[in-house]
Amino acid sequence: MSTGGRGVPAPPAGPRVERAVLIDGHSMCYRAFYAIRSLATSTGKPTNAVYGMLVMVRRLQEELQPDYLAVAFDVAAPTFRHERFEAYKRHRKPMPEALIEQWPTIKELLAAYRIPVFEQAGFEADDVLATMAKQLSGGSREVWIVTADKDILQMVGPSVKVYNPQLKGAEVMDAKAVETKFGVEPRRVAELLALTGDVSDGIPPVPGIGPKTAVELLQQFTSLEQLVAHPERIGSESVREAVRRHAQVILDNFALTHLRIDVPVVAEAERLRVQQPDARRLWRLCRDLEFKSLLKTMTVPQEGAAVPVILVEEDQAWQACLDRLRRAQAVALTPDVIVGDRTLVWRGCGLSCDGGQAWYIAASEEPASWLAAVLAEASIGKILYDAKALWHLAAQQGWTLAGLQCDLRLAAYVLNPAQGTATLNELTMTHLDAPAPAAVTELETPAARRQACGRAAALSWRLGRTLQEQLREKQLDRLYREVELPLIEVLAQMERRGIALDPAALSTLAASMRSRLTALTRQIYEAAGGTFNINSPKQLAGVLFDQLKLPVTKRTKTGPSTDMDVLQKLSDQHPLPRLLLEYRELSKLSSTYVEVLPGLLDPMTHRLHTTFHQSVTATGRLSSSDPNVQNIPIKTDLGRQIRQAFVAGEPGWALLSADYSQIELRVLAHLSGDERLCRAFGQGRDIHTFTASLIYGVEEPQVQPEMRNAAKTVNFGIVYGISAYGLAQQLAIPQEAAQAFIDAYFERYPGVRAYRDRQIALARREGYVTTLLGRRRYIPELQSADGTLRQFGERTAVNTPVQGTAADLIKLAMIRVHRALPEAGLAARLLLQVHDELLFELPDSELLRAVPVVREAMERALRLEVPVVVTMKAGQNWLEMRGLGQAQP
DNA sequence: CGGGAATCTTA
DNA sequence: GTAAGATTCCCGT
Repeated sequence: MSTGGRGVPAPPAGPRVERAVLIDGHSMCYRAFYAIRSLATSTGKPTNAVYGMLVMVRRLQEELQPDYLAVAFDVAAPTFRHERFEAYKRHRKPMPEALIEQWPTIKELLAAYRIPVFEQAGFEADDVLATMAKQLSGGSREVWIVTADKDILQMVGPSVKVYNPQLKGAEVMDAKAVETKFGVEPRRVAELLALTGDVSDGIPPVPGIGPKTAVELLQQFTSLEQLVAHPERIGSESVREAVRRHAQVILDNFALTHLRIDVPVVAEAERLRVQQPDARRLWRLCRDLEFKSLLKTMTVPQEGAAVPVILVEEDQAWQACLDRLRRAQAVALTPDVIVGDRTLVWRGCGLSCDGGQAWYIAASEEPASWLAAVLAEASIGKILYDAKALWHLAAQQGWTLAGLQCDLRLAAYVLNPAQGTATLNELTMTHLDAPAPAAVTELETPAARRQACGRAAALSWRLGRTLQEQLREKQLDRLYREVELPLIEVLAQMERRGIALDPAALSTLAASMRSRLTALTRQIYEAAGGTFNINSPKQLAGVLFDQLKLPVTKRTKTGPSTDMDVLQKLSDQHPLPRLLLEYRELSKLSSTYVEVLPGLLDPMTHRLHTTFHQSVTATGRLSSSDPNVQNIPIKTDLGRQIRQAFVAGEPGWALLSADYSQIELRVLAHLSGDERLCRAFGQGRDIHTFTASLIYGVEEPQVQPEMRNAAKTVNFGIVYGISAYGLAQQLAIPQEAAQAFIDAYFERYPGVRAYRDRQIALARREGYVTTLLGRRRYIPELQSADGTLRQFGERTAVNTPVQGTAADLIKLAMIRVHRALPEAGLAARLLLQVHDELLFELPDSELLRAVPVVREAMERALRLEVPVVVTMKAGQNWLEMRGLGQAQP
């Protein structure tokens, strides 16, 4: 290695000079901690200092190409400086908790890099560095000390330099640089700092002595002892007085700035010699710290990559596979299928019983009955990634799937819902020390594909073990086994069944909407004085605010906003905004629902088959897509018409809708235990009217509709984690007025206020909040340095338990009702879930019998401190429904 | 063609 | 102020 290749000026020519780099760990960690304001894992553990240290180590390796490397740290114990000076303690702020936490990880990082760490009780990193520099420098070795600290400059000499990494480049201080910058030679820097003070290091300045005077004094006197012993020799009267008066400060300062080179450490060069990092340890560390971009640049440790995959092709292999399966506690299966447009081809299946070896069973070789029998056998526990997908595949083949032990995707979701859906690839990367399974693509040879599929089965088996263990550790396994796993089949059946759509109803609607849109387009161009793309917010803003000079009331990130709020405000100033509002409503409804839904009908079943997602939302709710059946319009008359097209699928059948009444507020009442709120629900009151009477201070009969509406908005706001800003926005009132509403609310519902404060404190302390069933959401935002993000975290801490508990409740209800209906001998079946509503299809003749079954299953899914009330309606379609049962007028 | 932003639909 | 998904435009690849 030639020194000339280094990224810094080469030392003088001559015999090869080896370079020892000594890092001030304390200084560098502090710097990283404050430079990178926030970096944390998905569960909120701070990682900024570790990351900064990692980047620094890599950079120093690159730039300085050291032959020797070490890091020195302070030890938490008091140093000789503390013992000597009380004031020293007081100047130094305690280390932030978020930095202390990272200390062990930083040590682990250095261990992975095989960089030795030096520290000595009673001494600071500075002293350790000074001592080490003394021991290592000289001969054919130079020492570079890496720090932002000024004290250490006193060690600079012919073979000692100080390297201060800056944002861009670095400041390299040799003896000449020190003299230029400070006006004294390096060995006198400690004296200089004693005279001028060093605020960043807690060294008090000496009144009356500035940098210039200090340099002059050091030129005149050979030492500080000389200076304080003979102040009479000082020319300037004021400086003379300053030295006399503050002699003790000067000497005390010197004791602080003067570094010790007699620390009992032994920096033996060979121990410091740079080694190859422990790649595996480093990789794991980066993985656990979620340094994703860094991970991509690293090679994955190959251990565990090789999985023997046996192709089951002849009788002997069959026999071995079967034998193994009989003894297995659980089997991981990875289906190998080609999913085409409405076609599906089984190519085979990967299978593993122990995570060590795997089989690949080609469909051509496999008697279908064999795999079908394995899938149907409940006593063979299955480990799968996306069990619902396999359930659908099985159903398509006429097979059944039983004995589901673990759905890896779901397990990972329950462990950390805020992460959303994890791919098998990601799970392998995150939880196993193995490279991710290769993507199974069409381009691969059959042999490679079979290998990949088998390997995925083995990795799945290993993942099953570790994820289930983690679920138990976090006490999430009941939620997982008793709610999420049983729900899979309920959802699968809902998806497979689909919901009937009346295309005729939609085409009528479509025709009238199209003609109305054409007319509106013409009117809009007329009012605007020219044509433009109405669907382009940018072009629309140009028309409204540049051409027509209408006032801008709201901005987006990229320009003036043209949203509904804005258009409504502008609608009395110009005819265009009103036209735009109608255009927007129509084009939304038509392009999202009316024109699209008929095309999504399954040609075989003539029904609409949504996909419910069980591992997407951060709160535990379901989501729905392709199409989304959870946002079918209801709020406007026109939009509501679309619901007419959702119909009962057979003659003599009807739709039944069952709706939890005010479920989130009831959950809030239960979780908070607020006495007044609980009592109100217990007495069956209209909660918005009740709240209005409380915050306006009038009797319930005196509550006007506007008052009830405002109270309704406040009630919703509370559940969302309310802010004065948000409520003001929603109610279009000043923020002060909104704050008054909030204050009045909490005044009347003190239990709710206490609950809110409790949740926020809990989330801060534990890093997460939980629902009634223990579902956990980490809120790393609360650790952020960004105040806005932290406030978001606070709202999340309030909202998630409420929304999530309601989600827990309806999931339980779905499982119960799914079992209860057939048990009651009913053909009624669940079709859709819309967060607080379940939609069923059933024969008209069953209506009266089904209602109490559904009600019981839903209302008693969880026992709350307040009544859980379900309202039910039935009809031929999702629009025209009549109320049923006790809760209806 | 993919991704982000804006907008709008729901609970 | 919470939680989602779909459509459209528009910019970059």
